[in-house]
Amino acid sequence: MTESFSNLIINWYQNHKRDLPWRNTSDPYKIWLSEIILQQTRVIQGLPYYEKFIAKYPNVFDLANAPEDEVMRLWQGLGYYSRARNLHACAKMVVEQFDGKFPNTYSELLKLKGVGKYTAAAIASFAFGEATPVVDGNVFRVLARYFNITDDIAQPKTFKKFFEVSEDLIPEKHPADYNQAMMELGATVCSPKSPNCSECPIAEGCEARINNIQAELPVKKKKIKVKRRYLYYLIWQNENKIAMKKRGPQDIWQGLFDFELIETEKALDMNDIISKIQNLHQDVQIIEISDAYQHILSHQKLEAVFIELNKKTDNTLHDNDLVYYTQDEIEELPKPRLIENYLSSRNI
DNA sequence: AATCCGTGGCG
DNA sequence: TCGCCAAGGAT
Repeated sequence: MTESFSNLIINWYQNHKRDLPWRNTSDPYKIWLSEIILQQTRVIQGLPYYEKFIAKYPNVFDLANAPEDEVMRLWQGLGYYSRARNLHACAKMVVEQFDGKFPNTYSELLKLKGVGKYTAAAIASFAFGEATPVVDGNVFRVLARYFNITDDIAQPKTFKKFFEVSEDLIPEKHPADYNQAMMELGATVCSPKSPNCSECPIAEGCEARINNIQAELPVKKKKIKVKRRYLYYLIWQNENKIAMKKRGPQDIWQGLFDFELIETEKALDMNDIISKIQNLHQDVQIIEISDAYQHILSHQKLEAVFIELNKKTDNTLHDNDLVYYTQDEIEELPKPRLIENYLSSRNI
């Protein structure tokens, strides 16, 4: 039974797999890079970033030797920026501790920064042929439906159950193809909404399809709570330069650049904003106030207003972390999408 | 264990 | 408009 399961999906995979650049290599560096990029990210979104990184950093030494801001800038727009910081740190680890060669086992790969259970299994199987199963969102969905497993996948302990089920399914002979096949099936056929069961190689034995309960599986109880935040950006200008600030830890966009920020939990009207600014800074000249920009994140809904201003008599910055940059310099800084959107709308 | 971290697409 | 989801990991 388990043999036919893995045989069926591997055979299906051979005939239906997409031609993706990281599938035409056994270079651990390229496989690792692709897996970091693809964490919580669709192939269609990550593909151009993979191409950019490979072109700029053909091997792990090139990446390790790059400045961190340059790596962050190349990652700009992809989100979850801790991945980029860990990517860089990991490249340095591999160069300094392992002479530029990636570890070749699941347990050793797990020690690398930014490499968790999924990514370690992916690299171990794809690059080194180790028979360790990947358990990602696709695998949760395919197995939950096929075996009608109703455990809550939002609970960390459920991972162990799916990992053990997978260990019984993964063939020692073709672990890489099995892992790829499970994810490809989940990504292209066994989709979250309205799965394409007519094209599924394992539809016959699938309990969810037999009982027509595909939409109820996998079970995920945790709901996302959205927090609203209101951002009022103060944009100091001095001749052709603009003051920007690198964002610190424990919040969104760590390591990226934005402007001086006044944040509130409730929306302010125009007069509130102006009086708030005038309380903080005497001697201020407001040049322009933008419309509100809506910016949706996974767990947050942001509303941002951009306020361009000058000091009437003195352009010294009160905040040591604020630095004036020219337009050319700003283009090279890594910035959140929200800031990028504002800057591009402003330059017209 | 529960929460946080982006951006984009879909129904 | 809104909730959900995507080749997860760190804390």
